[in-house]
Amino acid sequence: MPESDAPTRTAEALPKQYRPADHEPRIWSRWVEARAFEADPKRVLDGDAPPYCILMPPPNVTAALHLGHALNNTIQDILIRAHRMMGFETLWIPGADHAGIATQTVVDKRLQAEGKPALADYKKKELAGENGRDQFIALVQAWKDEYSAKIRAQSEAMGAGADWRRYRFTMDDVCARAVREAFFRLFRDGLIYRGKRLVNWDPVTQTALSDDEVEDKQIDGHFYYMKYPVVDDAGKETGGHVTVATTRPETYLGDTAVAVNKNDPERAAYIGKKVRLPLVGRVIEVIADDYVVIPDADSSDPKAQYASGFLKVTPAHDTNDWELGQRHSLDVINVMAPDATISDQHGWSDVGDAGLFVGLDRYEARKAVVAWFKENGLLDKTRPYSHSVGHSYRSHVPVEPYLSDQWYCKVTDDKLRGSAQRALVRDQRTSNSIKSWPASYPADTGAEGGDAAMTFYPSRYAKSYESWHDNLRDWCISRQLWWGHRIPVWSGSMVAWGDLLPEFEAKLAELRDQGRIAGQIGLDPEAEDFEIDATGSPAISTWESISVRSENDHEAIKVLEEFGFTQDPDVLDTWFSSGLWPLSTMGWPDASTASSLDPDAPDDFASLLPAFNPTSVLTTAREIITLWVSRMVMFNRYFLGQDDKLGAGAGRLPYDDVFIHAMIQDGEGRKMSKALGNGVDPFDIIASHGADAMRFTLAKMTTQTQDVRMPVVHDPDTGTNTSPKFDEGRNFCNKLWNAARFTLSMLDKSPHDAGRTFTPSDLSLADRWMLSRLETGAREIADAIQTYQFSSYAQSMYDLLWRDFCDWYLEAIKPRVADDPGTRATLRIALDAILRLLHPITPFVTEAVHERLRDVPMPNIEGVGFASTKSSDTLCQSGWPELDASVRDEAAETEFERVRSLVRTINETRAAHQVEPRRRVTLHISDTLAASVSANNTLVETLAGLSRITTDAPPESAAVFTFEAGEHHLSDLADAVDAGAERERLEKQIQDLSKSIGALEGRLSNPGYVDKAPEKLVNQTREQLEQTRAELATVEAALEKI
RNA sequence: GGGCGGGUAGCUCAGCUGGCCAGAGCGCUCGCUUUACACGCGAGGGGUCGCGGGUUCGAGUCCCGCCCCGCCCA
Repeated sequence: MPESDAPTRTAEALPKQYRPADHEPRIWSRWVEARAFEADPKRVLDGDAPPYCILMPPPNVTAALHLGHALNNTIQDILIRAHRMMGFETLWIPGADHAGIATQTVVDKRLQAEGKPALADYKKKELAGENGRDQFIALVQAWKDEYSAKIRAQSEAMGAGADWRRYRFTMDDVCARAVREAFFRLFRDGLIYRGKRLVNWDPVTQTALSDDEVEDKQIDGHFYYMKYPVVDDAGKETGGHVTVATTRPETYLGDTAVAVNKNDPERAAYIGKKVRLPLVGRVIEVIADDYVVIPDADSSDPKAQYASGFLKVTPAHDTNDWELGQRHSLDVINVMAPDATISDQHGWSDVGDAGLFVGLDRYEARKAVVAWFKENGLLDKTRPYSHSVGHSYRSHVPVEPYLSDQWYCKVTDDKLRGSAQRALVRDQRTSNSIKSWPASYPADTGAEGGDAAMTFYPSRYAKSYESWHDNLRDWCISRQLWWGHRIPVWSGSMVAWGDLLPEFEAKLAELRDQGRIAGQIGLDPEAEDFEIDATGSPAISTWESISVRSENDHEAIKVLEEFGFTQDPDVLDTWFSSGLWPLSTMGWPDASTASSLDPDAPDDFASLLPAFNPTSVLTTAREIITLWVSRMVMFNRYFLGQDDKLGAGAGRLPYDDVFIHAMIQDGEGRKMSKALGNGVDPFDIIASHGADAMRFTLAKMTTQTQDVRMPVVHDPDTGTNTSPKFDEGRNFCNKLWNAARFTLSMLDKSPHDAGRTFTPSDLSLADRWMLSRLETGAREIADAIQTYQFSSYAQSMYDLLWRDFCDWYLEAIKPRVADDPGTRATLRIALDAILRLLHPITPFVTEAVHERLRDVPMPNIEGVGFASTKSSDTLCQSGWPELDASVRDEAAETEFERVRSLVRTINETRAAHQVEPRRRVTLHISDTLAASVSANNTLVETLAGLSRITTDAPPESAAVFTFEAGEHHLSDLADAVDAGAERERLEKQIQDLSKSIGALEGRLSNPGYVDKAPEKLVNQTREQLEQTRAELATVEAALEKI
């Protein structure tokens, strides 16, 4: 309710409670209309403002945003808003990620759940030539449209002030152009190659998974001990056996060797002998390899306990066996189809009598193989065994190590891995990794934006970054999916073209010379027959794979397809396009093409990279360091190095800082997930508490640790999850609202003297103290923002607003504000400064308050100013508080602190006597205290609820208390003072004081302390002891009197 | 197995380079419709700082060992 009798300009009709829903949508529109979030790269290039840029990690379009996104968005928005107010030209580019396998699976599952034709059906259609691929992609596209709209609505609701005109989707035309160019260049440079490798194969989604997409699960399985008969050179069974131990009996069909450890005394003699695979009939050799574990029943290593000493080697179906096979040049026999059924159609020709297993699923085959071995006396035994098995993170079935053609990116090349390693700032490197660098590489320049500039916050994550690179393997970038960037490679053979070949060769050579295509032959760059077109001009006729640079180069594609070359059906790993995010969002490789591909975007692509790359900071979750952070560094440095003629890999960094934020868990320390039903939906919190409350709470939780817990409670009324944590944010916003209501009503009643300039030294103690606190607070906050300590930022604001401004400053000025223009000026400016300092965390409520406060003319106080910005239409665009060091007033802080401490002591005494808050009491103080606090009598009277302060002797009924070791009294506490309560209180005080004295005496009686501790500290302890003793004496004397 | 983080009040967390009686918010207890705010105000109770050693005049803070919890990598 408005208190003033007449409605006023600023404070009218402000409700007692801040209701976010009344303001948030309206304020969002105001920002948009004010074009507050729109960045202008020209201002940076013209030198009008320094750049500050963040690229939003694009959320997956698989689902709506969760609390982790809300946290990340909040952090970025805080940084962007703060820097905008500080005078930076700020750019925050939003977007979304197509998230290949995840989205395809989500859509497939939904179709299945709805009983509609799903992926499997569209695959059949495609095989039947009915264009199933395009139909399915259209469905995924519809899903994407739905969710990206939802995600954008959520982001806006939480106040994410991004430049939405520059929104990018990792599969839109601008991004596709970047992907195409990047792929082409890496292919041309020999850093993308086709390899036959074992991949983690998901037989359900029928796609290869990266190592990061495989989750280990503990499985209760068995060790099977299978006997293979030993044969002589003529192939005749000798009657002996070797017993191999395996958890995967069905793979015996693809065995191409048995291995033993040459240091195994019992079995080394078998090396060189031959065994025959039952049914299959294949004769394989017993080879020696140190990888084989020697059996030892007493060992603590379970492998040694279970080993038989003979290892069956199946290079096509086990990663360790693959490597072993490489070492010994063993045959690789794949016995499975892509759906993990046993098959003789994918590389297995010597089936022999094992045809009975063909067509069985891998687990059926396992049973059948075990049963057959058992029936024929070749199964020695079976033992239960718990072991870890990799599972697909999408379909959750065990992955199958599977031999297939895949495309690899040679990230182990120094131009990629090395440049990423050298990007790390020197302070954060460990000596180990520095040593691992090629000696030939030039010394670090330490130049900004180049080598040795990237800094992790918190710094410990630099270590994960480093060690990941140390153990890096080439990156499998192909995925057997439909939803994604199709691999721009056409494959085929030229052998059959006979007389026509020279004609085609000439066409291809022309296209190559124009930089429109590039070709490769062979597989792995490590292999001898590998050639890329840069070196292979005489051998165009042998090209097997050709990449076309632009998707619009229909001419080149036509030439290839005339040759019978066909485009690879696979798509690129989703991280390939995410890795290009810093480039694609800024229109790389070609600004004018980007503008034509996205006519809705501002036509300034050409200025973006020069103005804003390197970006200022990448803010992300830790699980993504390896998948994403590193790849952006590699790509940015590789391609911009080429563009800037510095050499591939020597280019700029994509960002200067990397901030890794904590992960939010539920109250029990579990990940929030749909499956567990413990997730909190940001929309629900915005509805119940408001966006600001959510943001404040999230910021306050963002400490430097890895995880933070948020107790989740289910609200049966709304059916949603929430957390009591958000009440803190809501209460805080409400506190600000009410402080503002009060301030505005004060300023309405008696406006300050506009145009007058105040000097801090002329202001009252409370005013000087408040300004000094603001100066300190602003410094703490700037420091917190600089070092990404959002929790301490929020905490500082909490203390500044609630503890300092509300609890003490507003209470202190109540009686005088009407008569003191200096106080009104301070009040006006202090609230404004608090609004500005707080705005990045809680933008809506601060803007809502500012809408009213801005009507009150801004006073001048020396040393208090605001940064200049390009506009001040809204608080959002206004300048950051700039408080001169001269505003800091330590004398005022000390003096005010003394008043606070006296008031607290009086309040304690009042509370002990249950004095009604409204009752005015009389304070009797000693002459000495009176002399030193007289200047602040009114302040003490106001804050402590006193009728007067006097040096008169107190009446008998007065309550006694000590302050600075002196004895003082309160009278008029009540009609009668409870002597019992008084005695109890004093006795407790005596107890506390005696305990302190004991501790202090103990410290001082320790000769080591007196001798070795700093003299200042010892003196301090002595003084304290003296004071405490005096206080004790006072209290004891007072107790006597009762 | 390697790496990282955590174990501080009933709960969620601060506590930087070792030094005032270890703090905050929530919850709890008591008192308050005090004319900005009950989403509030005042006061209070509550902690062997995971365990065991060590360094030091002094350790929640540094060192060593161990035990739990979580994450990442193999």
